Amino acid sequence: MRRPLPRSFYARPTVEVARDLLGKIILHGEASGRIVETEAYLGIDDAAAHTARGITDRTRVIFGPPGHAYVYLIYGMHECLNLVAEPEGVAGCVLIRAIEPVSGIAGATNGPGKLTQALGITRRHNGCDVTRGPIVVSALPKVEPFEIGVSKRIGITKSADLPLRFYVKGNPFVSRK
DNA sequence: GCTATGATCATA
DNA sequence: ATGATCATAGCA
Repeated sequence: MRRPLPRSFYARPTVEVARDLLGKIILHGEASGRIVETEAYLGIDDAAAHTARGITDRTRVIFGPPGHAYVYLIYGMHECLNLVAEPEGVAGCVLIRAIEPVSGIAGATNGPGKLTQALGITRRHNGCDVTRGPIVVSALPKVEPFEIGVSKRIGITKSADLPLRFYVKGNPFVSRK
């Protein structure tokens, strides 16, 4: 039941991965939740992405093999979880913006900084393989159909008008309507 | 070495 | 609308 999504799932265009991640389950230890909101960050032609200026110590993992976690600290206090997409050598990652609690969740999960807190994910998990653990992403055996909404990304100043945010329409746990 | 800035959130 | 708080990046 909790078989991880294969690496081939992530080795695709970032936008496809971002959209298909909706409805998937992310788990860490006892905690788990259903992904209801994501954002795509492209490697090229995307000034908002951390990879816009190439490989650095921080962005190295995003250029690495797909299916790995990219976790970083923002505003000196919040950790954000991303999943690396695209084949190795190509930059692209998906920010997990909100999850719907499934089990073992304490606290709110309707925001990038909040869900990492609730799942117990920190920068120590940067670079870990999401097809192996300790953080795992898997598909649900049975999926209820849902509508996908698209909008501009939230909280960025560059390339702010691109429609790269995806969310489960009507879900109460998305960070915004 | 120094400084500006940021993929956020809670509070007011 | 603002403040908290610090790692990263760009530059001197």
